[in-house]
Amino acid sequence: MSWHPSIPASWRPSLTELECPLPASRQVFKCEDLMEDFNYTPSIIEPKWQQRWADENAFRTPSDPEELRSKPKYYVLDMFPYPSGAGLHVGHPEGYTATDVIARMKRMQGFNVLHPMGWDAFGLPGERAAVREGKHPAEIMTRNIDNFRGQIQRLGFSYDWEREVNTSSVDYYRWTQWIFLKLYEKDLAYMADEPVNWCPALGTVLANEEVKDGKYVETGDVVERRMMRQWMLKITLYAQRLLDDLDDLDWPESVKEMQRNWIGRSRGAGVTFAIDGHEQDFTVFTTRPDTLFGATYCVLAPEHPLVAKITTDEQREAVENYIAEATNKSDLDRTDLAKTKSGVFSGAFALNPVNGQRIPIWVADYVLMSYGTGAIMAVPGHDERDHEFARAFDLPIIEVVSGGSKPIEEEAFTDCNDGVLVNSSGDQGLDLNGLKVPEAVNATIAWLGDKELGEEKIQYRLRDWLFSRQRYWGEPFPIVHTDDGEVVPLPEEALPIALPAIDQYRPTEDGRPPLARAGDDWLRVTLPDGRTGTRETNTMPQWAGSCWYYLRYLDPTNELEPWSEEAENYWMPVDLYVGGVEHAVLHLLYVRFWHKVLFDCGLVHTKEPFQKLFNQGMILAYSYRDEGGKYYHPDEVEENDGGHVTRQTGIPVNTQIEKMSKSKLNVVNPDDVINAYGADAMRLYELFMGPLEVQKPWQMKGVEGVNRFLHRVWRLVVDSKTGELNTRITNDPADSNDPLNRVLHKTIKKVVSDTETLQMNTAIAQMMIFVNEATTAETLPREILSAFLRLLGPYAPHLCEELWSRLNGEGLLAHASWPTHDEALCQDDLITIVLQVNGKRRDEIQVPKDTAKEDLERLTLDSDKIRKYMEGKEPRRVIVVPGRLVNVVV
RNA sequence: GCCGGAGUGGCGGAAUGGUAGACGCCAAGGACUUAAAAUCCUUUAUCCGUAUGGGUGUGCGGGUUCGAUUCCCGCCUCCGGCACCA
Repeated sequence: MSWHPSIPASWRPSLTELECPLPASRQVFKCEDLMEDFNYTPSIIEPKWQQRWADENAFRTPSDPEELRSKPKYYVLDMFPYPSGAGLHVGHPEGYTATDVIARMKRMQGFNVLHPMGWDAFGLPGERAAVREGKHPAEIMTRNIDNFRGQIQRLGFSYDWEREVNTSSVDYYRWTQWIFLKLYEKDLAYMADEPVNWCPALGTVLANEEVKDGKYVETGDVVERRMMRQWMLKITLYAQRLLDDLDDLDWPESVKEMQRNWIGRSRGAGVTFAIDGHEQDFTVFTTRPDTLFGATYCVLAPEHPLVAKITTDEQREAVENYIAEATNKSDLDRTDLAKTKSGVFSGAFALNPVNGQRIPIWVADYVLMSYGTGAIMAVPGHDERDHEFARAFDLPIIEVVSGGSKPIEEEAFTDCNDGVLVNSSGDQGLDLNGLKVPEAVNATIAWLGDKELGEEKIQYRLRDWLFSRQRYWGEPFPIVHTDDGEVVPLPEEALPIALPAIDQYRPTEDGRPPLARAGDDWLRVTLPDGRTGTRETNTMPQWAGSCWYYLRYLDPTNELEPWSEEAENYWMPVDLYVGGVEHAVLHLLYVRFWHKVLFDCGLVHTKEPFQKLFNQGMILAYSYRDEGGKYYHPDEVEENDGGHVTRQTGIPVNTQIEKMSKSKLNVVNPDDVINAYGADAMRLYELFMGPLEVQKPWQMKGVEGVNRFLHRVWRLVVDSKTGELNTRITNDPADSNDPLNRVLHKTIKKVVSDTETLQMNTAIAQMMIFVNEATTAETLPREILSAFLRLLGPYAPHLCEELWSRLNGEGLLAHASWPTHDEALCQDDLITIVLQVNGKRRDEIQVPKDTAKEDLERLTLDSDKIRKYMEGKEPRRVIVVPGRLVNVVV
């Protein structure tokens, strides 16, 4: 184990602590082994209070109907982790600490609080670890979960562990299968031959959302296109609702915007083009129907079914070669923007519906089969891509919207607000000349409708969700393929379909998914109607389990239904959902889709699952790298004349702030921090670092700062020489003239409002101000300390429970009532008024808080300094801001 | 390229139209100590000045206002997302 150089040796844990294999909550400390003193010792009090909370079941969520009715509810949820082998990093507890503070405060404020934790335990990494270690994925996950749970429990979070869920347990995934049956019943799940993202390295297909730049986003493995028969979910049917309902959510604007972009709604028109000399026609989608007079050619995607039919004999060879070339290209090549446009003429001509003009039909891979109709009308004058293509192949460019800054041959004019239509009338009766673009769009759509040549069309970028994977470690589908060729859902009574034991987790030699290895005992099924068939061998993607876990927490042990109606009615929606921004699109879009389906089934009563969403920012760390790019562990580096050098060899190293990673040697392990400073310091620092939502670097020195603060809090209550209560503590009631009492009430006010809005860094700063004040106060009324401990309790629960019990005796602080502030005590009697001349601060005066405006004005003009700066001039205007300042304008 | 977000001391950050730099870190000085750690106290944006004091200062340039870190316009830089989506 290595230590950050800033951790003093005296704070590093003893060997016995480190070697103890049990989680901290189970560790037994022998007091006589430890130095006899009365200082704050987190290693003793933290396990002690964790044990007390567990013994008393302090954070059990009420489920008795009577108890539920008696109080309002608050559901605060963390994005549950994927329990990886690497264990917790300091980024996890950041969000967990914030939600725990909220949960503890709400509980003390008299809410019934649901604050659960669980595990997103299906998925690829577990399966790969299983292959690597020759163990069952369930065994790997159990081990990882135990590790995660132990680490999380050391931080003293107030989760109700009786409600823990695990997506890979049969009790859980039987209901994931059950929800799939609902999707199937509603005709939202279907099998289709689709061009899918096949990842050869992983041996599975991936959803569109999991692929970026032709690579799997998680591993960077290259993905290729393949036609395969796969399960799809009709998320596109919900596109508009997924878009509309974003408006009412209290979510970060950036996340809403990312979802809107992903759904990608465009309004435009479908326009039908006849093909010269053919019976058939084709439809294009365009957002700019106003530019129809500028269409000088059309383009079909290479995969478009019409290509083979319309290609002329002269062009056939060239077209076939081009298609073969395009098909072989990876998505990475096809979407590479740097490459020049390619394409080939099909030999056929389309007829422009607005003027009957013959325009050539080209085949080019810059048109994608997967968007719109796979065919476009090309308007090189007003679309950059068409412009580039027209220039490359010498096709005509016509200006139909005037207003561009350069000649149309040089640059496409794409602005669609101020341009005015020109060259846009034809013998078919449409005349757009003189109209602005938006008017022209509407006029064209209306005209196309009249002539039955087209209509308004809303197009979404969102595509149906590819929902099957060729993996072992996922939910089996409750589906049978009968021998007579039908796809049949199994009845509810057949659930759960448990994963069979198999000997290897690879696909079979002939390329079928791993479940095909299960053997006929599992694979072959006789249906109630007597027909026989084979089970579906694909499994569901990892996203499935996380699409409804927040509902299972409501009623986690229900064996008859996924959740009860009463529980759903009481607890939903989730009041606060906290997690990383990396889930802004995938997880959050999928969950919202499932929730809406469940809503349509009458199984949930809210349109949206998560009323308020908060993304915590990533925690970064300093890393040290020499000229040659070699990284050094912070332990090996020391400061030198403002720079950093290696401790041993004195090589200068550059300091940078980066994402934590093993290869950069800058990972901070939460266990090390807890061992050195305790869980309360860890919790407090995670929140004190800065605003919760921003990226910020971990600085071990900052932990020392909050650690010092906690020691000061301890000494307010405990005399560290005797172990008795601080002799300054009195039983006198809090006096309204006591300045400390005023600071307390200001602190209560600020802690409440800042905690509600998750501005916990400033809440902690205010509590530090209180402690600074209390440290120098002559007397410490018990009543004031008691209120302060309740404020700090949600942030540093172990320390505060200990001090609470010493100060007040019986009863848990976690169950104490929340203090309220007296507004009158938050206002100072004497306030400072700043005096300005022409907006510059020149003097200040102390006045009673309710001094009248006129008096303030008079006092200002009487001030020597102010008179000096007025230079004998008459005041032109005097602005008085009550309680703040007076500004004299001369 | 498009869409979001951000730019404040040596560092993390505070202030959302009204005293810029709360709180913490670092640093310096002092008290306590045989000594060190811990603790406590003081100083700590910057420039001129011994000082009273004064000037400058929230990425850059402009604007609105009695008053702008905060609002508006233009630019620069960084971070995140999307990207041949017709």
